[in-house]
Amino acid sequence: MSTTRRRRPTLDDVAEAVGVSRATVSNAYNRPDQLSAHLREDVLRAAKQLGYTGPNPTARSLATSRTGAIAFMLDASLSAAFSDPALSVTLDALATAVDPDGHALLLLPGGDDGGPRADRVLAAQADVAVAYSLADGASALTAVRDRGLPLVVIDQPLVPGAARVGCDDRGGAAAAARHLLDLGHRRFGIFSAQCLSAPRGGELSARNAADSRYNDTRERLTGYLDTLAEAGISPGDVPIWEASGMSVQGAMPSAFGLLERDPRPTALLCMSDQLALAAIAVARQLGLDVPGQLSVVGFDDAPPARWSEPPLTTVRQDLVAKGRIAGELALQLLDGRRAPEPTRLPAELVIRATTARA
Amino acid sequence: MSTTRRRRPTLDDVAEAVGVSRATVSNAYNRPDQLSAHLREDVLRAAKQLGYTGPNPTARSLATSRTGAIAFMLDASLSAAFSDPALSVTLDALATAVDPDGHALLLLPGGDDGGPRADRVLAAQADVAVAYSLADGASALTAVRDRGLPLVVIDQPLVPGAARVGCDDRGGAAAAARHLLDLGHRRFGIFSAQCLSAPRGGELSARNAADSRYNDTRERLTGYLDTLAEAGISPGDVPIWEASGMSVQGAMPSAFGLLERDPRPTALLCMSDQLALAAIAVARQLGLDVPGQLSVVGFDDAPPARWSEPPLTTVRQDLVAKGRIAGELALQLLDGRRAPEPTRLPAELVIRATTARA
DNA sequence: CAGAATGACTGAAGCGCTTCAGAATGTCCA
DNA sequence: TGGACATTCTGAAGCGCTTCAGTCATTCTG
Repeated sequence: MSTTRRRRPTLDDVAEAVGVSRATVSNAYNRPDQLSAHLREDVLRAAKQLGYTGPNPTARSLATSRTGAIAFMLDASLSAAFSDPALSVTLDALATAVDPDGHALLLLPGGDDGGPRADRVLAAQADVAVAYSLADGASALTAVRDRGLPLVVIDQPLVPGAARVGCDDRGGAAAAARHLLDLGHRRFGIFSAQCLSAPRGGELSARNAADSRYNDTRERLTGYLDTLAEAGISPGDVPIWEASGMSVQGAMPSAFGLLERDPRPTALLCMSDQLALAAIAVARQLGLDVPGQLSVVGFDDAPPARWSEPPLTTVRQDLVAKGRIAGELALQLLDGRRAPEPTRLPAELVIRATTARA
Repeated sequence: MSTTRRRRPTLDDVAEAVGVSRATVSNAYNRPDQLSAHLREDVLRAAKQLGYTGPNPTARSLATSRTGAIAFMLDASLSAAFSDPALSVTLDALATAVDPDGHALLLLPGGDDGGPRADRVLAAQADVAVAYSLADGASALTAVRDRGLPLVVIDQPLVPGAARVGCDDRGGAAAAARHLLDLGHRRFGIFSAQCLSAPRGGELSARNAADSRYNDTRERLTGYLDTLAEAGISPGDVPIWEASGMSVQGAMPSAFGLLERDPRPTALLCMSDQLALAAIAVARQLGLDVPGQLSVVGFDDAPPARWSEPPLTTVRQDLVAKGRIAGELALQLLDGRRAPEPTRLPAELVIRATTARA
């Protein structure tokens, strides 16, 4: 129709074509009750004919100061983050919760300091930020505050003004430890999530582990060690190994280290299901029977826990609820409401087939 | 300092505070060479003092007509999509490729027609769209075209004007089938990815399967069936089952159906590693030895294939390269360059331990 | 039938930034 | 010493849209 590659039509073009004001065209899209149905049809028809696909999202955002996006901040690269199925479940629940309001997710992968780079956060087009288990002191958190963005944190210490959802990491960990104690185990090993130690992977002193910049790691560790201590097992006698990666494959090297210690632990407390599965895979390679010679407990109860071989004893947390609540909190903050009291979801032990008597 | 909750400072506020023009402050952030180092420092100091965190991303986008985001469109919900590890790997490679240019990823999950809803696409703040294995005819694709957004498609039929990267699905599938034929198998089963049939999951006629709206599904199917046909096995004699879900857990019910057929196939051609793992899990439950009584071949060679028990024979495609190339293509299109010729990555059989003589 | 109420549309002021064509000043070399 | 050039900064025109206070008819109401 047109002679050459023209610029995209704007609202003004449509207004001119129909012979109405720009405000009317805007209303045709945003407030149908503000004009007659007849005129609205004319407008929409003209728009279609001109190839106008609706208000430019960026211009609309500027005028409304709403982008319609939620920034989701991760502590690591996408492949690292998504190698944990718990994230997929949580993220999907969050997306589902905010979808009816038309919010999209802007993914901000982590850099080197346990969160996305500050400049990425400052440049992100989002109305609200959700932090998923970032390290304490990650610069992304400062950037969010400086920008004045509402913030929801998941599994992190409470930030002033932010909304929070998390689970009872400490209680869940304690339950796992108690279960193994009840089965008569006395030689334990703890397979820890990453702590941002350097170099990563390998044995950790209890002190280093307690200084982890990740809140959930600290909490779970405390739950394990306190419970063992109550049973007379000194923290110094419990080897703690930091995972070399959070995927099954990535964690296997460090699982080897933990299982080749002498004396070998008879029971492993793992800070995620993936770590537990890695430990089981390594045990198999070493010819160890699970749970005959080694008991293993995971954490999260993500989908793979149920169909692993053998099915994994683990600490269940409601990942769907966690994501959904985070999404609802984000919407509330967007609505201008204040952050409610933090939500702490329960964590309960699910006994399957990877634990047995010592 | 200020008496009340003030509006956020703008570039003008900083300009006024320093006593320079707005353009100068803008230059301080975007073109440091346009002003003296001394003045620039003054500006930045004043900005910090006022709590100005840099140019408002939305306003900047409007002025530059660049959002700095890439829309990543999926055919399904996030949890469904991410239950396939191949996606994580590809997405991460893409993110890594575009990260140096500061691009973020806007995730658009799928709705009901094999892609994101059109209105979500029209409202998305992104400069370029990447379609990851959407169904043919998904309305999201039309929306992208109408908006005039540059498009990169992954594993899909070529769209005019779009850039494309994919793998040799047909050749890879053919290699898998040939391998099993060479091992002497004659009774096959095909475990297919979803085809958007209704109801989903269960046996599919060859004709229905060939009509799948997913390009990679069609290609792989053709690769399997043509190769078997060359060996004298009629397509009509090969049961095709559509997976009830793409995660291991989700696919297990339909795997049951496929493995309980009489006569039972001795070899399974699976359109993804996850489907293969689901089939193996079900075989185990049925007391079938893999590969003793059942040979299984996957597709993708995603990370879990390597450490599954037993390690999975599968068709390897370079997922990292796929993601990286998609990212590079996106950047090229952003740069105004034309879409180059489509890239077809090789797919080669990796023989591990889930296949054996019939 | 005057006045109030309703419905349909418009004018214009922003939203906060980038950018480009100058203006103003200073520097350099012939 | 005077014109050519750099260097540094500014004015103003957008980018495309939303929204609010009106304006102008038309329809109720008592």
